[in-house]
Amino acid sequence: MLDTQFIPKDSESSIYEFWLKHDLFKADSNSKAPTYTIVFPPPNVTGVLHMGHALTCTLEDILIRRKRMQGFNTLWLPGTDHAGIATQMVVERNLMKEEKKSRHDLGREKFLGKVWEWKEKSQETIVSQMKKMGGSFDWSRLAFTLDENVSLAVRECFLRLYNEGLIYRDTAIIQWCPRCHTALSDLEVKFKETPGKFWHIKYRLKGEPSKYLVVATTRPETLLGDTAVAVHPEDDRFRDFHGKEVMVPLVGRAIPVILDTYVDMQFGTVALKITPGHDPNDYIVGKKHNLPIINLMDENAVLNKEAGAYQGLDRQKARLKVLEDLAKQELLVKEENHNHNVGHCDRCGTVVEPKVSAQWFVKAEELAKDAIRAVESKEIRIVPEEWEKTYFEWMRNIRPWCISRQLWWGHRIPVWYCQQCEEAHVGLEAPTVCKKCGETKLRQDEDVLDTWFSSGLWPISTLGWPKNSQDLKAFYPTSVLETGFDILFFWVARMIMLGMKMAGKIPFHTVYLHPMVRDEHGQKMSKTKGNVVDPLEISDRLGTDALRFFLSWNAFHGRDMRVSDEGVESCKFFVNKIWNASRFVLMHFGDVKQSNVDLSNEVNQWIWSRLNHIKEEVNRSLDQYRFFEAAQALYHFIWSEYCDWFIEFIKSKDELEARKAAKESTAVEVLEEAIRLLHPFMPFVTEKLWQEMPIREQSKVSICIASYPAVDNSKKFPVAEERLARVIRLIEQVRTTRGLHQLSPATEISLSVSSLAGDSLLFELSPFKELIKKMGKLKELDFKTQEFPKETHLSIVMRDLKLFIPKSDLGDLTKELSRKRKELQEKTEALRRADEKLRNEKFINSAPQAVKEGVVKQKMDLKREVEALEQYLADLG
RNA sequence: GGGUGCUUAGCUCAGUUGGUUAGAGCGCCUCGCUUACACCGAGGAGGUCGCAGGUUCGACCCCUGCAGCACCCACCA
Repeated sequence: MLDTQFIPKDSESSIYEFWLKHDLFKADSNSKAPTYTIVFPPPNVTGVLHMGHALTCTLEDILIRRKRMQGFNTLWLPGTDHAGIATQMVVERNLMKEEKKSRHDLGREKFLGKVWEWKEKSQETIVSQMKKMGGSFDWSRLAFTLDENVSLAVRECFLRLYNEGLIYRDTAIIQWCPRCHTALSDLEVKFKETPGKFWHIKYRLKGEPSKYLVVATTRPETLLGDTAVAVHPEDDRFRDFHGKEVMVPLVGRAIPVILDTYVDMQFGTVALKITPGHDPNDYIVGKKHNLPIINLMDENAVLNKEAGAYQGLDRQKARLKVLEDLAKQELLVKEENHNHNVGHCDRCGTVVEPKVSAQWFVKAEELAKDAIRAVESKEIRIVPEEWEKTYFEWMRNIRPWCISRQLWWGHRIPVWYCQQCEEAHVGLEAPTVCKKCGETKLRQDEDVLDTWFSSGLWPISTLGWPKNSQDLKAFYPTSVLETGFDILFFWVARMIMLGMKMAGKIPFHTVYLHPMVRDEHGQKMSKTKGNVVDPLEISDRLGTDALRFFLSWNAFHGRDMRVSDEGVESCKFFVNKIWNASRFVLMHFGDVKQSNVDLSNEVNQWIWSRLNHIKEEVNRSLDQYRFFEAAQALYHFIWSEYCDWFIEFIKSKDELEARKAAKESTAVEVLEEAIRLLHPFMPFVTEKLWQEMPIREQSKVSICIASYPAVDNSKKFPVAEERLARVIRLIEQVRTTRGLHQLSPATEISLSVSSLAGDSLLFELSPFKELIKKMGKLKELDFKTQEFPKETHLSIVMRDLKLFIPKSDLGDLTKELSRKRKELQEKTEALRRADEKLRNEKFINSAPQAVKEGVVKQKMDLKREVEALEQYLADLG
């Protein structure tokens, strides 16, 4: 016997233990069964899981559990990501807080020890959270992006790309974070519109100080690094300056005036200062004109000795000082307000500084070609499809990917330089001797690789690549990659590029991009806003099943989804509903242990038929990643059709006793199937209930491996569905009428039903007489072809039936009268439209037969209803 | 500047190739503690589908324009 309530907190962990004990989630690389594989997007080992992870856990678990139940050899591979900058930052911050030390105080070795400690702790937390979410992961394959094999895969990949010339070292202008002390890729810089100033500054002509150019800039401090001033070659205003030199203000250095069409003749002062060391565009112009590059700042973005008198000032202070000095020398013409986009470090928010330095790059445009084709040809399908456009847009304009980072935490770049001759050696292991000069002293590149470089290899590295492992053979390409659209470029695109290049095959057939989780007001969740909803806290309070059901219910194909307490709570009520329905069934049919279905009974036919529809819908929806549709279908079937109608149908004393006596099993079996259908969504409560079901696949130890319900053609009964639909409408009509007359549900009334479409209808209804009587709370019920006078009876027309209720059973009729008048108006209008349509020649010629028939039928129904209503109103009025 | 979405009930959203009277959940209102469930049951109100045109026998759906919102990409100094 079930407890009166399901208490998630008390049951979930023991159910999970039960699954682990029976080793139900382990994939078998030698199995003959078809495989279904999902690689879990590895969470960063920076802390705890948030709602986005909970969503990923839920949706992927739904896919995996269903496939497992369908007999697939499923692999759901869990793992965590070392997350270079992010993790290093967290540990550095902690170190500063707790020991007041920087990472340099500890040194590389010791600091990395600290990070590993942190990683162990964080991974443990994350794993326990993934378990709490009910995730059916294959824990025997738990991976980490710095695992030995992953690391080997990274070096192998680097080597191969290097040998093909797709990885190269170059001195270029890159985005530098002065806080993180590292280069960043373009994707890691977020541009934000920032209010700023536009300063107009005089650059005097060399030798003729009375003549000058005015240059506008938002960053006056960089003028210290100017190596030219550019004007448009066709701009007549500056003819006098062509081929001359101007003096850089404050430093008195002469720089050339160059001509370049890059200058926009409509913008600013139309003379442009060129600072190749600190502006990406200036860098390009500088290269073109062979200008020298002046690097003004150190790694902290503090001005260096190149800045002369300004050495030692940071960017901000230098700007103020420069402006002050310019003003003193009357070189500042004016300043105006100007909003412009300023790049910020994605991780720490610091304003980035363009900086010229030697870095490693991937020729992404080469790798992108195949990756684009794979999506174009639909070999990889992106769901929802709209994202394909975004993918193409980015991929077709992809630029070199800067992969070196000046960090400590990550994959060391597998390049060794000769101490003697600086020759670079790229390889899987450290070389012992320089191949060029024979020197034995070599040092490894100090830098590490961008985290996303190793993440990009994740689907292959976790399966054993570069070794030709059994896992790789069995599970690659994987089936689905499910993640948020925010990392489409960061991660998904790179996996496609690297997976195809390294393994020669696409990494997954489908990319499903889920919406972003927002708070209940649609705001992004953030710690500073304090609107973060913690999935574990919700799960503790309302249950994992409720949270999971809520998340799948809300996984629309839109861009945002909102999480609210109320929403999850209503899902908790649904869990409770199923629990109680099961209690009811077990209470009465707990001893029905054999399948014994009476299919001569139309109520049984109806519920079986409805169940088939739901099976079809759930399976179809999940095939299309329409989680919300599947969840809604199940909710509606279980709550409305099974609980509100089926259980109520069989609840009458005689019916219930008869069913119990005959050990009729429909109630049990339909419920058991519904529970299996629901299992991927709500794993815990369904396991608990399934174990209690008297009829189930006894050979299976858990619902996790019971079969997933599929459509059963022997249990489709369209006729019964139609009849029961009519019965339900009839009962609803009675209840509505009672409600409109403000009668209490307990007030019994009498009803006489006559047919507007022949006696056969009444004949069909007659088996349900007792049912209708009971559910409609009727004291009398007749099926007769008979009219009652308006003085004594209220008549209600519903399609092909006409109902008569004695006025003496009802109270006030005025409301009913006005309602009927309104109804008549509406129906007359609808009838007129239908009529018009049927007379339209073009409609007759071009509309499909089914539509025409539908309209004819509608017209006839309406006509009958309108006539009956008219008569009723005429009688009354 | 370029791109991509969105605008349907008070709120959050469905609405599959144009076709009978546009749906769901939540919220709200009324009535009911009927022995599975008050974490419940029964009923109800509520929408000129952002605006303006167009195509069509027929438009929430297709086309054009407009308005508003969101996001992504892009370093015009």
